[in-house]
Amino acid sequence: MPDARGRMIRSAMELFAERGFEQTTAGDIAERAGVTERTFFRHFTDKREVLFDGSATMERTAHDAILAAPADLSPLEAALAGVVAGADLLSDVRDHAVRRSRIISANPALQERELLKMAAMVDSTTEALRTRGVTDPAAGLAAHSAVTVFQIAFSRWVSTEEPPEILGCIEETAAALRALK
Amino acid sequence: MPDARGRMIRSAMELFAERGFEQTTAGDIAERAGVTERTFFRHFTDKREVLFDGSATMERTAHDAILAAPADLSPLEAALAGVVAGADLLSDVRDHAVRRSRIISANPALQERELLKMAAMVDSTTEALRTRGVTDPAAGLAAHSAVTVFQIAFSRWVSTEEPPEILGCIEETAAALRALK
DNA sequence: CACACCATGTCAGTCCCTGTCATCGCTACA
DNA sequence: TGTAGCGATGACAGGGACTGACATGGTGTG
Repeated sequence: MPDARGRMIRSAMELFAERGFEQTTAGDIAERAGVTERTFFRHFTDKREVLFDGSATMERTAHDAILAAPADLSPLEAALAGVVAGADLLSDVRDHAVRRSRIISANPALQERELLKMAAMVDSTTEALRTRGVTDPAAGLAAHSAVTVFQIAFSRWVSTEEPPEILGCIEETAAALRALK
Repeated sequence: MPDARGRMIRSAMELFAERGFEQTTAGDIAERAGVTERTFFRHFTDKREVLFDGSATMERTAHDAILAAPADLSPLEAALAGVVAGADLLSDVRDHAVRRSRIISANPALQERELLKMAAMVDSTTEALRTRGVTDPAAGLAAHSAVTVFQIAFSRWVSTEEPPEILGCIEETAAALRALK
């Protein structure tokens, strides 16, 4: 059985959309994917994690983009460049992102996990800024700010009827941040 | 048996510090507090929540302070005023805050819950700013920024050997934020 | 064919959390 | 004073998330 992992992810998305996260059992997901509950937990550390498969990739992408950004960029602009690179991974899969986002919005436990992923992204971004020579309160602040821009832009991107470009949403939100007093 | 709730909170703090969060059973906490596991779960929605008793109060305090702040304050400064008011609740109980912080740092599940509380604080702050007339991307951005300042300042406050004032830490961090480019 | 290796299945067990019903102490009120 | 009501707790049963241990099968390599 090839791609058991992919089947579990798809099954989980379907079931969560059909009956909700809490009403879906880990055994249900496994069954629909044609595996055992035990193998589900060998692939995913917990039931929530099945929805967050791409987050590590996005984190790495953002991290690398920050290191590759022009050296004369300010900390905030460098961090934003990372976020833009990460967000770019999503522009091709808006449909999936929208469905996933709806599922997460419907459940506090999933929101909690998403916050953890965002926090990981902040940490990774902070670390990247530090290797660029940014000193300490500034690195964390810039990283937090950039990830916040991503979160707000993303939520606008998935909630808008007529789909705009995600990079446009980010630029808009970043402009509002720069204007903040 | 008066103050069962307080006894459970204290017992939990002790046990988490002694053997760690995962090695402590809900039944263990209840037993040390002289109650049943069932009553533990009647007081706290889950095992983690026992560590976050004051967060709702802090959230309300910040919210109210924002509404009471001078009308001519910028969105960011108003949000910071809220955070300062909330943080002020902690200055008298630094010892407890430090122990609690250590426990949370040692466990991802607890960090996740803390992130949820911070997100709730962001939401509450955003809402307060909106009722002050702040419009939409700005309200969320200012709220996020202010709560970030709190998080960074707090982590410095609890990790410093010679205890500074928390308000000083916040002012320092806020200054770094205003200087951010 | 023999061997190692990796993914998976099977089974038993712990702990988190919930619904349900009985009990007990306190308070209001006749 | 008695008693009805009420809020907090105890007792019990059960479902679902996860884990450890061991067995099995399929695959590639010599």
